[in-house]
Amino acid sequence: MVTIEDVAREAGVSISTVSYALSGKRAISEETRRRVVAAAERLGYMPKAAARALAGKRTHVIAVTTPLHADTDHSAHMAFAMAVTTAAREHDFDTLLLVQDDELEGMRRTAATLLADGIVVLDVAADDARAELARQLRCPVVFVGVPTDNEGLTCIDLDFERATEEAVEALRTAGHRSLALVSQGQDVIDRASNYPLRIERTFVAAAERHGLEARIVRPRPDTSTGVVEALLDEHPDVTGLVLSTRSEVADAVGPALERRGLRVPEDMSVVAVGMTPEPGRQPLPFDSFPLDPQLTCPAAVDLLVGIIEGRVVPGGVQLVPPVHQARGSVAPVRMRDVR
Amino acid sequence: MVTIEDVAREAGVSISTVSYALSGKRAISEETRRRVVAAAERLGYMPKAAARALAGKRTHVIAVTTPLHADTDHSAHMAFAMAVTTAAREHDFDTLLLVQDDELEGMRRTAATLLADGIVVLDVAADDARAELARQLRCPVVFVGVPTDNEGLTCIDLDFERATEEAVEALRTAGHRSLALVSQGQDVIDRASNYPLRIERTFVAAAERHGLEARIVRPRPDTSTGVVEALLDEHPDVTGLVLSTRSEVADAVGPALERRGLRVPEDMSVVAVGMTPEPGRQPLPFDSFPLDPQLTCPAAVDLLVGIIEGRVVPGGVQLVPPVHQARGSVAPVRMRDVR
DNA sequence: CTGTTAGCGCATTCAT
DNA sequence: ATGAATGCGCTAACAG
Repeated sequence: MVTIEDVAREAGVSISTVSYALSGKRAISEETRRRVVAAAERLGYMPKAAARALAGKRTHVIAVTTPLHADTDHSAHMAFAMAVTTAAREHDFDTLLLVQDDELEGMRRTAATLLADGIVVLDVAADDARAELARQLRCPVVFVGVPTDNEGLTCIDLDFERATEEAVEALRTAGHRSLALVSQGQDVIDRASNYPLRIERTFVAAAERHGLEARIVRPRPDTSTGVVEALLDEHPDVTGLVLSTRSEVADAVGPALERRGLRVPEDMSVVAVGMTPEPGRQPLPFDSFPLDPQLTCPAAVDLLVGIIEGRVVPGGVQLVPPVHQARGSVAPVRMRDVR
Repeated sequence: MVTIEDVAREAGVSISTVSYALSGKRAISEETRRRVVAAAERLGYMPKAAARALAGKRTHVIAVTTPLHADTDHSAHMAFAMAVTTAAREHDFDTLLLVQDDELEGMRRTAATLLADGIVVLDVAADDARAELARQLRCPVVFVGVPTDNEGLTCIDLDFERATEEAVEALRTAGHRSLALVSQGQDVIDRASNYPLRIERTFVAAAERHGLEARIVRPRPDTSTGVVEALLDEHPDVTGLVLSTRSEVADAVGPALERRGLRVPEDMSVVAVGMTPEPGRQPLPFDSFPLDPQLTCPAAVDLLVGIIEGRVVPGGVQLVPPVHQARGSVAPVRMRDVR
């Protein structure tokens, strides 16, 4: 195992010179720096993480907590965890995965043992126990998502309200007067991240403000299809659909419409809001304001690293503006539908 | 920050006594042990990871590598990563996530910096560069999956051959004489883990051995449905289906059959092989020999920890016997089909 | 610009 | 059964 001392000897300098030459934390003559780097390279030297952490009081590791309910969608979680990991590497940080049943214990442990320099909290629920815990820990914590009680916390999230409003606005502008929101199942609404609820509320409010008819349907936990069918049976006048639901349900929308002879966008305009694209699967063929991990996770890591390094003051909620991905699924309402 | 010294003082003993009392690595009188534990509890003491690792030459961390191709299925990957993480915690290990573009660099780095005590390699390809790397590293490595060149490596995987054979056998026993395997797309066959290929080969061999007709269809990358339709168009005599494909494709099988008026199992028997159940989604309504992370990951971690602790000798390929999950999707072939 | 040195917090070896 | 002392490999403060 090659240590800093080996490098120092090889380069003919002191170990502190090696340390500084490699970390760049103080000025070193170009000449010796080259020698040190060359020696390190030659010996294949890399500072041992534990020694570095002990002496430097920084582990260069961030932890990620993701609660995993039985019915949780792994795909989206992985996408977020990966986005964090990738972003962390940009800052030369590694990522520790905390996915035990008791997220709280994991967070406590990492903080107490100084396993990580900071924690990113994913899949935040409206009433998330990790919020209170984060306030108690000495450790920097950034939430990707906004708990209801976010006093004193640092949070970052997509601006779902704005995304929903823009979706409604897109449909309204196209002349649609009767809209429906395909939302999450009751179970998700009840306990998961609070954004589905925020979307529902915003949807209703926006529609009302513009004098549009608005309906909300929530698929039952066990059925992926059927929701849209039932909706169209009851309300054949609906011409604009907003999708913010499980991917299986969203996948079933196209076929369901097709089965009724309804084409998108001629007979039905569709916009997705807050749906996470799944790598490896075909993207939804609808206009979308996606909940893309890339929108929030890199920013969350930037924030966290900033706090760790003392460059950034913790606290505050940051909402990231939604991005519109057009896919041609919104068209002007047809005349005969307007009557 | 409370250190071991604080605990020693509080308990009125030396720091080595505290260390031993807490680690149990040498005999301590019950009396003092209690005092130490009480003191530690009172002060909320937890040994700092970095100090522990530096002095003890063990980080209590294992790293997990998962390559992430663009078309990779995140859901399954997450399930595996989580299974490893959960299993690791049972051994008091934490998990570091390595998911950079260059898995190799990540592995090298963790080994060189002693970031982790060992590495679990997931989503192993037939021709996996990590195999060669693993042989070079000093660091214990366990593969969940079997690279073609596994000389000197420690691998553990589901016994896909046996799973496939049992699937064919189940169909054969029920009287089916014309089978089809719905496999992966060409792209996956070409580069991903080698098990799809192993399944295909075993399928053909098993069918041949029993004098059954066997066909293989591979969905194209972009279509989820359509494969089964095409299959049934061309070969209406098929009465037994083996599924080992993307979950979207598998999901499309039921509806496709239904559309043709074919019922499961009356008109068509179906068995899934090597498909990973997705938590949060509805399980396939078919008999299955699943590729469940729980079958391999905990065992892989056990192995790895064993190697780390010197209890287990590295090397060798372990195949885990498949588990049959019955769901009533296999029935005796109907007479009129046999003719 | 470079070298010397004092810990970082703990596991462990050697005494007792 | 317990304590004292050593050092893991590195960073950073201090001294030139």
